[in-house]
Amino acid sequence: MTPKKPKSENSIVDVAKALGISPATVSRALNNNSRISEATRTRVKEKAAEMGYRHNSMASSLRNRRSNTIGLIVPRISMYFHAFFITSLQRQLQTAGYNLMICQSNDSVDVEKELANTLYSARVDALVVSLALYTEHIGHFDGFLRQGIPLVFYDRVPTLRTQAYVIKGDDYRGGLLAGNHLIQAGCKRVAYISGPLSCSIYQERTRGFIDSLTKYGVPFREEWTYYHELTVENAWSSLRRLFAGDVIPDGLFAANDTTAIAAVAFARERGIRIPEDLKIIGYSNDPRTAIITPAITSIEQYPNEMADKVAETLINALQHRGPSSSIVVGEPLVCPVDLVRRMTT
Amino acid sequence: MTPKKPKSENSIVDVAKALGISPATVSRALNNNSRISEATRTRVKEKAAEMGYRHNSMASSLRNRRSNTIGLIVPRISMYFHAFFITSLQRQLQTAGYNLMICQSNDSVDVEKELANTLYSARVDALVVSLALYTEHIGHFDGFLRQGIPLVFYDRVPTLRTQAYVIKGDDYRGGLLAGNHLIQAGCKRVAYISGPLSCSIYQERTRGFIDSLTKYGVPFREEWTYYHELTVENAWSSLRRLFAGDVIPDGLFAANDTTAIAAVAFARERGIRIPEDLKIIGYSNDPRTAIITPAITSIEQYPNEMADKVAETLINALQHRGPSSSIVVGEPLVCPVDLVRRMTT
DNA sequence: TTGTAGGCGTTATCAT
DNA sequence: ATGATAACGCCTACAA
Repeated sequence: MTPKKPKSENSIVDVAKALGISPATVSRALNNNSRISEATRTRVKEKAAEMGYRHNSMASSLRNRRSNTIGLIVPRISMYFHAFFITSLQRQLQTAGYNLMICQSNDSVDVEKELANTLYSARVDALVVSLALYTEHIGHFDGFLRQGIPLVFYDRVPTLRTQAYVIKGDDYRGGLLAGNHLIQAGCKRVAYISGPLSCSIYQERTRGFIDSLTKYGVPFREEWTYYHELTVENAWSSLRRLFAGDVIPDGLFAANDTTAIAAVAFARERGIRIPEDLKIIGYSNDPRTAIITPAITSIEQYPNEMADKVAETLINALQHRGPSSSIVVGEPLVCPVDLVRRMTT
Repeated sequence: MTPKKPKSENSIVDVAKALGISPATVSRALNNNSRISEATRTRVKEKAAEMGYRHNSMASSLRNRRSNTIGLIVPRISMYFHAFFITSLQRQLQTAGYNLMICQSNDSVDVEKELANTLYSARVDALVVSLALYTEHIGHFDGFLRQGIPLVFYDRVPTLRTQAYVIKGDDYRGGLLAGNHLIQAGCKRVAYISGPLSCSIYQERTRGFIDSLTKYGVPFREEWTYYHELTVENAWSSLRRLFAGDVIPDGLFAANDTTAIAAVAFARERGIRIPEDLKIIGYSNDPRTAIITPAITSIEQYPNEMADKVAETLINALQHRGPSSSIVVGEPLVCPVDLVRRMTT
């Protein structure tokens, strides 16, 4: 492939010339416009194929003022939940004739801002976002709202009120279920490792968890609670501190599965028996929780179902069907979660 | 967000009018063209910001005949290797001013074809592809070659000769290393579960593996070799057959980690001791191989390094630097692999 | 340093 | 059923 400068391609004008008809007719024929004779349509399509003509969506987008592209900003595609969400969303949007432009913020607020601007300039027809870990202000998305471009937040949604669509998991209930389950399994001294409270999902999981403990009269101990990015390294560091004292936890709620997995490894290293000495519950039902020994109890979030809701919302909004959608601005749609019991509880 | 029709936005013409200058000047000022006075540049940028002006990349792309977007077709983003590859590639392209349009073929040849067409119409400046499992003919990418649009295959590359860039892992060596390692660990009766041979990576792994056995005089047994999609279900089905007879394997090379993980689970269920009775080696060094018990020996493919090479190739090709690139058309670039020894061997 | 003008390829509108 | 025309917003010779 020698680097040659982009040879100008055949356009509909060229096809039109070759056939001795007008570009408008060619355009209509290719777009299956009804007011064109079957004969012409066939003739045009054949000629176009013969000439290697390809539709130019840049020109088409400019003319139509719509790109048929939807932007997606996600913290990281390597997170199980998001990978599955994306796959499902992409399939549905593809079917509806939209392309999905997938971008990763890498959990950086700055990158998120840049991406928002880029996608705005790219004139995406809609934007779907799951926020970075420390995003609190969402002013970088205001342009979309001002222009009436559909904006959908999912999973990690803004904590402030917004005029965008909001589709989230029932993280409060997830936290509640986790707490209830640990207590019902007999835990008296429960620890908690959470993500930062700047992030909606951890706020809610924490609320639910605390409410559960309160309901059962089990103390929520500040000194056994950690809020930090949920990496393996941070998990080990917190676990070491948790198990450094005389009194040690007999239950742990890890707000993500990476942390729960680290906890299982930690317990093994320390000779802490699971579930006898320590019960562990994670969050997201990452496939890894099922293959590790012992398999980890976790909270399922149904990424595919959430993708369904997001797709439905998008397509409704883009087709201006408006109120027929089940999701409306200002009222978050909350998707169910379930506890999946395995061997750590 | 009430569905309102897209309000027409301010263009450079509007900004120009507001300032009483020509659109050309505005365009140049915004693009930091050198031949514009500092004063004007500042005035223009301020006014543009004030008016909420946003660059329209559709118009710009049409005019410039380049989209600054690079297309990517990948079998599935949920595969560890690809997720890491993408993250790394995206970061580098972003830095270089390109957007990445990530698409999944879902291992379907038909979807792959559709995506190729869509991305062609979208006028991506370059295309990066890892092929679907059963893609043998690659004619659907010919348009890119004809138009001189840089085309890069990576990982799962065409088995036929092509004029595109080819960047692949050293799968032959991976297969060789796997075979050598099993034999050196004492295996006499080795089984093999591979992906379909339509796919370059499995072809090569198989070749390497067979060459290793041959070198050591260990028989390669057709009846202990399976070629199929490497899913959990298929793995179990093959494993059951492998261990149904009187003589059973003492070593298994699984051509991906999902299969190796399934084998560990299978062995546990059957009470087969690992590594005493059965040694297992996987492929890709998926993080899951490290957390499972026993941790699985695997072949590391260095997705980030491969992404580096792909990014370098792309940027070179896009900037017409031509021959200064270390990667040239017609000669596949082969990236190193390494064996990571763990507890299953 | 700035302005003028034409065109990138497509499609909607208005005419025939 | 088809054609002529203009416009989407931007950029860049070329002119001043």
